[in-house]
Amino acid sequence: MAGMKALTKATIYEVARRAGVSIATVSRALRDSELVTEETRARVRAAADELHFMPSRLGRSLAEGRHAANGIVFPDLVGPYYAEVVLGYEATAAELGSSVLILATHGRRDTVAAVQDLAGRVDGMAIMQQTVDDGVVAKIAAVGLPLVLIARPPVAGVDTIRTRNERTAAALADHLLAHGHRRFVFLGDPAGAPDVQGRYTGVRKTEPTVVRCGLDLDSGRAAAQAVLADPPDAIICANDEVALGVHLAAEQAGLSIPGDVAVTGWDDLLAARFAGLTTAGQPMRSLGATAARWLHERIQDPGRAPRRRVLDTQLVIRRSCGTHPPEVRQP
Amino acid sequence: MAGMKALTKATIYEVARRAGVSIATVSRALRDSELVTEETRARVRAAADELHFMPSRLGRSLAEGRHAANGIVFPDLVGPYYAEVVLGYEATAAELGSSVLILATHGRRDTVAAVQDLAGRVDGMAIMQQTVDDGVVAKIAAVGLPLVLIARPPVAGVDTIRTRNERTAAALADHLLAHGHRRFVFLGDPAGAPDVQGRYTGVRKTEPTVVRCGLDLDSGRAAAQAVLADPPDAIICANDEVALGVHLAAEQAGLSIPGDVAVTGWDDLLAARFAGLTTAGQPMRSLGATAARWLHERIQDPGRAPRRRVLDTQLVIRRSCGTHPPEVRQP
DNA sequence: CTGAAAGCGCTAACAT
DNA sequence: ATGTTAGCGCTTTCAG
Repeated sequence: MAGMKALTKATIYEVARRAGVSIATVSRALRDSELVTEETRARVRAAADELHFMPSRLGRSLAEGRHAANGIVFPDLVGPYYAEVVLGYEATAAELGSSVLILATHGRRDTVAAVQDLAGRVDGMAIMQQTVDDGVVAKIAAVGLPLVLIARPPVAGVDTIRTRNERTAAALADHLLAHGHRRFVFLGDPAGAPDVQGRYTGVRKTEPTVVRCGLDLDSGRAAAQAVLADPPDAIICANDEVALGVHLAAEQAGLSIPGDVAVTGWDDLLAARFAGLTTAGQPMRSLGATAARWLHERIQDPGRAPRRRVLDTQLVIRRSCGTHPPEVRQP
Repeated sequence: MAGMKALTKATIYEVARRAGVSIATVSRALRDSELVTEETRARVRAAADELHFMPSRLGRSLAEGRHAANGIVFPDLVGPYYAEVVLGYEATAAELGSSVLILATHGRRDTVAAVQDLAGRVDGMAIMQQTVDDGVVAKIAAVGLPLVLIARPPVAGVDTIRTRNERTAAALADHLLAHGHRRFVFLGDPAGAPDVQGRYTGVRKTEPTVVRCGLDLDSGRAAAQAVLADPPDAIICANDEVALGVHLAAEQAGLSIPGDVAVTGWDDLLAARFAGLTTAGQPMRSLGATAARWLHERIQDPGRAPRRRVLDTQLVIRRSCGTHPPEVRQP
């Protein structure tokens, strides 16, 4: 029996006393400094183990003047899209030695307060989409907190990384027109998320009727029910979830896709593949990873010039956009 | 012109000087203490704004003796499963006033160190599945750090929350047997994740041939290619991703589901719906939410008795398990 | 209602 | 190689 288990967290002082050394030595020994004898290190380690010592990151961070943690703010985690971005971010941040704090703003009343609290806990943060408005972004940037924006219009002096919407959407429009479709509906809100704006702009040449709807499956399904009463040739959806909702509504209405109506989405979710949905793939993982890397670089060198990048997206043609001759690939 | 913008982070001292008060008053004013005149509060607020003051959570946490942050450790974020759990966790934690730190262990070499670092940053943490072994869990629990285990066998004295696998899997087995299937293959690793173990145990009555494979789409597809050379009546997959991989392999092999072979999954991912996959739904969101709530309660009252709970899962019968008479529901 | 001062747990000079 | 000591930024008695 080596005594009772510690019921309270031990500090570096207890360890020092137990090992018969100073706190400085404990600090050094535990962080593998070269300035400690192997023998001392062993004694310190033993003492630390016996006391179940677990250093507090608070003390360390305060002393070092850095959190060794980054944050990421996103609207929500529903839908694989955000999860992928966050994962890419986490993986890269971890590799670069930072913990990551997440903040989902969806359904939160006090977003601004939450974001500011987060700002006080990290060395830098990534902000996705319109989770906070430009004023807040500017304010945070003004204190000198490194920032990187994801899928959001640039703000002066702040790094921004996005994916290509407009050009790929235009290619999608061309493809649909080539199918012979003429009457189009755009399902989504062109005045909403910037990504959606870009997609809308890209397909504008099809002169679609706009039907506003949210970006989730149920919104898509509900909106589709009305649209399908008098089906257009093709329904261009703001994202895959909406398009999948349309699938569900079409099925219920006894309409076949693409026989009675063509449908397209955006994101190339896993489900899109099984629904045979024509869509556009985004490099979501890279989006997060790049954000984490840029943030790291900016933290290292706050003075560097702001960067902007647009990652490429790719059209994925499946069967929902119309019948293809057999030689066309249908992955 | 009110002077140059602060290029460096302001501290409470600068604010105090500027407002002509003490740091104690600044602290009180900014946190809406009752002990401050409205007039003083206004002066402090103004000074803070002018300096772009953003309080450091480090100082506060150190002084208060709490992080106001919780952690969650999970293997990965691929597949909607983990994302949903994390989202449920974050939402509830935020509601209860805690920030959340995430740690994905997948592909990390120094998992133990990462988890211990995390332990030093939070008031408590949730640990999913076998991300760290029991020894580490016990060690962390020993320091008195509140813990809750998710989808993992209980450890003495630690709260645990899981979902029902065995019983629902048994029901699935019954359903498959009722279809008349006789030759079964189980695709997954019964010696792997505890969840998979439970599912295997539940379907054991079908006397399946076990074919080990990972839990992702590609593993499932690869494993299926071999299995489909001589198709059994039904392939019971450890999760939906594997099952979807089987779908892909079957399609490529020119086999129809369920005509040539029946297939089942587990998780009821969005894609499962569109693939017509028979599966079992898990309350992933609740899993995370409950973990966050329990953690909060344990932090409040470290002495309370450990709890265990098993959340229910539900069979979702679709068409992949075999042809049903029309009156059977096929959602 | 406000201020002075003592920490919170740790790191990093600076001594020795 | 090890110890002393001064902070890091904030909250919180304790006085006034």
